Amino acid sequence: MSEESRQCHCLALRRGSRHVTRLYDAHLAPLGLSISQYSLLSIINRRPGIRMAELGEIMVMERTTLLRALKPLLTAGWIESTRAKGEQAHTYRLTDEGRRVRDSAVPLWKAAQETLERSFEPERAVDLRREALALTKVDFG
Amino acid sequence: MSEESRQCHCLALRRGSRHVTRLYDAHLAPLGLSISQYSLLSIINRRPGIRMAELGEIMVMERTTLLRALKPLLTAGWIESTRAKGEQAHTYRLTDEGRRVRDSAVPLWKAAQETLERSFEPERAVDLRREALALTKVDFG
DNA sequence: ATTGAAAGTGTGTAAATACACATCTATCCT
DNA sequence: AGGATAGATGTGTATTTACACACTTTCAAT
Repeated sequence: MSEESRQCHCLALRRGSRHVTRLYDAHLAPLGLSISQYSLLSIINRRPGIRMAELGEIMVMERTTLLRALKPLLTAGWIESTRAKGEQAHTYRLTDEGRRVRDSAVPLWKAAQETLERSFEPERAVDLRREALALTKVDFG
Repeated sequence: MSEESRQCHCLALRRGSRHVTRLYDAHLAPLGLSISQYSLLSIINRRPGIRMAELGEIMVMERTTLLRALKPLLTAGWIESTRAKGEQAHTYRLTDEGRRVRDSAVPLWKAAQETLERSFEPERAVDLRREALALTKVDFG
């Protein structure tokens, strides 16, 4: 690897991100869920009535990306969107079925999380998560 | 955000990864390069004659993903692939033009890298990179 | 020589991602 | 009321990513 690429913060994060995504996706695969979908269900579960713009900020995802990521969840009947009279923004919440799916996915998520912590050391994992989250909050201008 | 999603190592890494990807992509955009492509050019530059399998390991990328990621670089004439008689694997190297493109991209990459370090604190950035790289080396089984 | 395993390459399909552009909706100002 | 504006949604297009599957090539063993 070149000096630059070896030192590239971005490449390091992307590699790490791909690596752990594979781990979590593999654990969630039996339910036909990706970690991306699991994250969406979890966030919406915690904040029923959330708007897309907020979801986008939390996920650090483009609005349009989100729009298409939510579509299969809507189609599957796991989430529903409503818009109150006089409101512009749609709001999203889990359906009963969506809650069931998410609940059944939690143990699989937990297994992935524990595998990561066991393999990497719990403290390092927590530190890495904290720093990655902090980085997300940084405004590059 | 739900307790789970707030604590999810994977989501944190993915968010961080998306956030910094935007930063680097924005800096490289004037050259029509993505950080992914820049990384590929840099790695191939450093290790001329590299095989796809090795590239995949370094990038933590699926072979088929890599195959399609390399295609535009081949089309653009920035890299070339050859296969020696009696060898199964193609090997990749930069063309002169590819080297030129990469060289001209280095300052843009550096600007992104420096912006990140300035915004996040150089030490934290380096630590985060080191931990993300270490994580990549972990075998989850 | 044949075949069979291992290594490598390529394609179909689909999801995740984002930018540019267009459209729709609510509200505010006059 | 009518138009301007800001906020929100949706579409076209393209890249990135990966899984499943199929094909090809090399080489070793019989």
